[in-house]
Amino acid sequence: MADEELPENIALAWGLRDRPSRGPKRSLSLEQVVAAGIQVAQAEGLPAVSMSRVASELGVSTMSLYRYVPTKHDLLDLMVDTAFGPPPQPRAPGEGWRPALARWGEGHLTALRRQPWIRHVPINGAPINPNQVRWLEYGLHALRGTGLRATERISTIMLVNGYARSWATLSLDLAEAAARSGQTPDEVGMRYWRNLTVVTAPGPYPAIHELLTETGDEDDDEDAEWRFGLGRVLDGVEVLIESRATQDPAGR
Amino acid sequence: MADEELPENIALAWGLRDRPSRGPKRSLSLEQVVAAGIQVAQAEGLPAVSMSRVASELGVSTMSLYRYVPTKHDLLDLMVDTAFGPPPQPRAPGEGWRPALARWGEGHLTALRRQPWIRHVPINGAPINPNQVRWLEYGLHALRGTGLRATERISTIMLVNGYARSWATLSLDLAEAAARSGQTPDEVGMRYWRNLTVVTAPGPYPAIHELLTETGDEDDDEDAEWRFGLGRVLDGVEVLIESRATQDPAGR
DNA sequence: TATCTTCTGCGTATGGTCTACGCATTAAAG
DNA sequence: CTTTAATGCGTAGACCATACGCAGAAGATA
Repeated sequence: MADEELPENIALAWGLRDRPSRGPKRSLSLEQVVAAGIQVAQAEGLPAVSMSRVASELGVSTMSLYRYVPTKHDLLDLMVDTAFGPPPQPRAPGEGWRPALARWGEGHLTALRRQPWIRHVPINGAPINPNQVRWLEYGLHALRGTGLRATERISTIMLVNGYARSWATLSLDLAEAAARSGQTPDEVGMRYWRNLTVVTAPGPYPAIHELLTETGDEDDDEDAEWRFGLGRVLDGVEVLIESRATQDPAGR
Repeated sequence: MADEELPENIALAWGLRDRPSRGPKRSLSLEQVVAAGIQVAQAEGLPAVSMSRVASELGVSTMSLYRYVPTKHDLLDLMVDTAFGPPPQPRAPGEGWRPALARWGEGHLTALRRQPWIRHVPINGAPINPNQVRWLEYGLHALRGTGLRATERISTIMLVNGYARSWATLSLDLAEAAARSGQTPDEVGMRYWRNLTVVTAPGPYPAIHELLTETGDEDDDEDAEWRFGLGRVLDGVEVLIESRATQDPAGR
């Protein structure tokens, strides 16, 4: 196997570890450690995930964990990859790129909503862990045959990915701030607008005041804003794809 | 002044603090504390910003800082707001929404590039600090008279903001990973593709392999991908604005 | 002027964090 | 049976944020 050359991180995540056959049996598996970390994060939030907390969850000592994971950050990366899980149903044979890519974006949102702590794990670099690679495959697959070039396909899925992540972060932050203060998200939103009104009162902020006086006829649908942004992104992609199709049908 | 009702955070950021006229003179100002924090973050990265590090930078004791700032996170918020600085030149009278909004997005990227540590400060909630509010004003101003509704204007600038932030994060992470390993960003990119090739070799990843075999005719321009994504986003917004203009010229 | 009141800076202490190092034990390989 | 490597873990070091309380400074008040 060509698992040489690979950094320790990656080999670990893909299960390409050599036989540790000489010493005593390990009392745990990497999967158990990762699962315990996820459980703590899910139950008590990411700040509660310390090595000692995870270790006590498993009934072992703190330092034992370092026989399974080189560093805490590697554990977090593995937790994210496992918690994200595999991508949704891939693009069906007759399906267009747009619904497939929309489903991809929704999948990100769903995963982040189900495990809100994921958004607080700092991103290390380009996606290389197993599930991340599967999501990458899905996203690229959705854009096959659209006439977009390689760099354009990558940029497009990064665009959707970034939008889903930033929107999920914003809406979850709001919801958690609400829960923390024992109010509904609507109340927190109202309080924000009121605070904004107070601080912008003395200064020249015409566009903000215009916004504040436009009484929003509250859309009940929680996800209307999400779908709005996603629609704009996909519209922008569609403009490019269609212009390619008409100007240069061969896909270059 | 209507500075009652405002949370401590916000009052502090807007300089709406009451007269502390009774006791001894303070030996520092809030601005000095924030500036010292920024200096440490800029020179040694965000993890180096501890209360004791900032205090020693100022020649005072650790606990003295808590007379200026309620908690460390409030200090970080103030640091971000100060480091971001004011937005760029606002939309000129005859200027269209699109170049103005593009400049807004570029401004985000420039600010994040100049102070890369900003991206590691976790976002607390909706923008309420002075410079953040100025950026908000700018963004909304750029969309005045486009026929977009209030929620649509907000969603649009959140979209551009999220894109700029996520793209800056990704490109800076890559650059820092490169610097850390003493390689050029290109080398790190090559290494990533090679690692991806290795791990995807045994499995079924047709779209990724298609991507990997498409030899990218390397675009020299570093920001080509950034401008690609921004162009798609703005195209998507343009589609909506134009459809509004033709269907409903009155702006709803 | 003398006292009161409030605010300052800071010393101490608590309870946490990650992880480097080394040691005794275990179990498979030769 | 010996060799060898891997395991779990105890100890310790170097940090971290911040709660609490105290001595002293200086404006407000009598």
